[in-house]
Amino acid sequence: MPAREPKPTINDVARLAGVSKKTVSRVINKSPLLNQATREKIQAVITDLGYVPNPQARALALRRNFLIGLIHDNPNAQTVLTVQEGMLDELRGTEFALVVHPVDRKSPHFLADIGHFIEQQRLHGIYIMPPVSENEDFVKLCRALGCHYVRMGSPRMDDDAHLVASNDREAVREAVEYLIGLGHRRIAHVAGPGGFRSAFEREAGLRDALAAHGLDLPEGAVVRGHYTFESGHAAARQLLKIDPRPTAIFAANDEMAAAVLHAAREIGLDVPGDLSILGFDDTPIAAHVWPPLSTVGWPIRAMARAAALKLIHPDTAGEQRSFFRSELVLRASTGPAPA
Amino acid sequence: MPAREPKPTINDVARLAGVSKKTVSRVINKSPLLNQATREKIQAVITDLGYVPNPQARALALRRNFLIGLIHDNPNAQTVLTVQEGMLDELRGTEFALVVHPVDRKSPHFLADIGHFIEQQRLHGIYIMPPVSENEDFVKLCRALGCHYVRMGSPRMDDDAHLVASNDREAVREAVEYLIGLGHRRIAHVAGPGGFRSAFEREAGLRDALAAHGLDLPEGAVVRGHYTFESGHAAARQLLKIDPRPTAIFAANDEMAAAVLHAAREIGLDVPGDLSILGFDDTPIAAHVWPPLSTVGWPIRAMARAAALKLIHPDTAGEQRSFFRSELVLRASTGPAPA
DNA sequence: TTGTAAGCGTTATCAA
DNA sequence: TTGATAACGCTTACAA
Repeated sequence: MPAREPKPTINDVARLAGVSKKTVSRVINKSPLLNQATREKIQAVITDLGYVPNPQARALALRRNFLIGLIHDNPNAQTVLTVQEGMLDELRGTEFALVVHPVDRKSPHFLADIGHFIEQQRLHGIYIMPPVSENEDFVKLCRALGCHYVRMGSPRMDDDAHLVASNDREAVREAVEYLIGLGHRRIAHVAGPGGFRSAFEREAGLRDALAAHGLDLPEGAVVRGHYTFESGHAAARQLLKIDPRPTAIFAANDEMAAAVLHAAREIGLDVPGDLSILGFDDTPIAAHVWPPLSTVGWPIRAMARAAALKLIHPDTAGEQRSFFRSELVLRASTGPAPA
Repeated sequence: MPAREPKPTINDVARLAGVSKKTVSRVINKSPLLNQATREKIQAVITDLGYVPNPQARALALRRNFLIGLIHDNPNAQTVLTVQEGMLDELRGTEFALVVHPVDRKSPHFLADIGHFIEQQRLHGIYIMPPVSENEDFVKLCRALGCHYVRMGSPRMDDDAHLVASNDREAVREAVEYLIGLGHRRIAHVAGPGGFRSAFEREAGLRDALAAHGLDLPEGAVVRGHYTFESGHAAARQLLKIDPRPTAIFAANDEMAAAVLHAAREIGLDVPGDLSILGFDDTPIAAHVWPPLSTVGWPIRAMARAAALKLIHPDTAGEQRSFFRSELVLRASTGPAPA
């Protein structure tokens, strides 16, 4: 590693521009009360020197830093990565960096670990993905630590400054009503894990739609998975044994929907001829399987962008967009109910 | 947001313990020359106060910071996330944090963007995933910026201090020889994208094995994909039209292998009865599809751990483990060649 | 073994 | 509109 030549500091800029460092600081911070000529002169020196302000020093003087954290304990890699990308859409070009922090919400040290992390890194703010975002103790901890936070979740979970939410329940209801419109009467459900708010909302949307049309969701027609392909596969095998067989299955995420598709193929069912399948998420897997899955699109990337914006500007966080629409994405895994 | 009560500083600790702050600094930095009694007294105050040293201040004084970056432009979410987790295995418990920085290596601003990011955040070090890790200009830039780096790649790409590598070529050769041992003679290949070193190595391993047994890899028996399910699916459809049909297909990653499986099912082939499929990566998808895929396990998590260690301790980076074994993981998608 | 003084690169205060 | 001076919380000389 070659010795790194010392980086130019604010002092170098000040000296070369023949001004005080406070004045240089003013151009860095875009202070309005500054002679235009002075500003340009300094800017020229900055460009010339390739000067970049040291964020650690700024952090120290401002008593805040420029790190935004992403807290998650999410089984789905694609979802987590999409969220990271969404946040970076907004963070790029600012002086903020994104630090990631997966956690194990089942660990007994969960709260202590994460508190230590926030304290130690003096995070400016964090975006919390479900299901961690549903943990009220954790949110309390953030408040106590004075760490800005935004939760990803459902409406009314928190105030607008601390929430980005999507209307999953309604979106699922509409999607299922579409299935009902296609003639489906026996619709089964591969549900998400117990304790996940997201799982609850999606199931509730299904029940809403069925109830609105006087349809039933019998006892055995709901089997719970863990949002993984494997668990979805097991659930689907069980559901497909029901007699009379369901003509449609709604799975609480795409990965499990892909598993349903698989299970259907295994017993020689045609999709959507014999069985319609509806997923949730609109992750790449939905488009990749054959036939491509109809699914409810969950705008997590836009939500992540919004969350980043709230974290960058906590003062106006409450005024920024908090609600997003999930919507049916029609592909080829849904069709008329078999006669 | 409640006003955050000011965090205790080194001065508070010093005052309460009745020592100078330099002495407190000594216990923070585990200096050996310190009276045991003094140390304990100070430690008690630290614990009592819940004091955590401010990393920004340390960064400023030490002229280094505690951020380690992950640079990638990788199409596979699971791979990226596993790498993040591997790095965090080592970073957790240290004062380092992981900042993520996906890039677009095709962008004309690629080098400028990433250079600016490293400069601005004053990163301590970065771990570079393929295919970005193969970009020599970028590595040159890191050196010029005095930023420690470790590349994920293949043997002999760099010296031990800056590399973690796996023996993919040999591992593939061995896996393919296993297939040959099962009687397969017509083995086709869904290759990775051109320009990816990883794709090259995997294909080379296949060619090595075939050559060693006097077998041929005809022109049309290699179709290139982009490591995505979709591209793998298209490639597989093409390969399965070859007459006489291949009895085995090796795909350069699991996602494409899963797509081959799918394509096979579509035309009613039994796997592994009519067609054996071999993947690469050993990501969860390999275990989740049916039948579960035989694949070459790529120890990316262990590699990421090793890379993190090298970055945390750059002085001894060259002495730490740099080489990892990829190995055949046998599941159910491979079997004897059809008669 | 411990303490003093100076400095890391920035910003806030307050005066000019 | 600018600048001098004192922070910010820590570490490194160098002394004691």
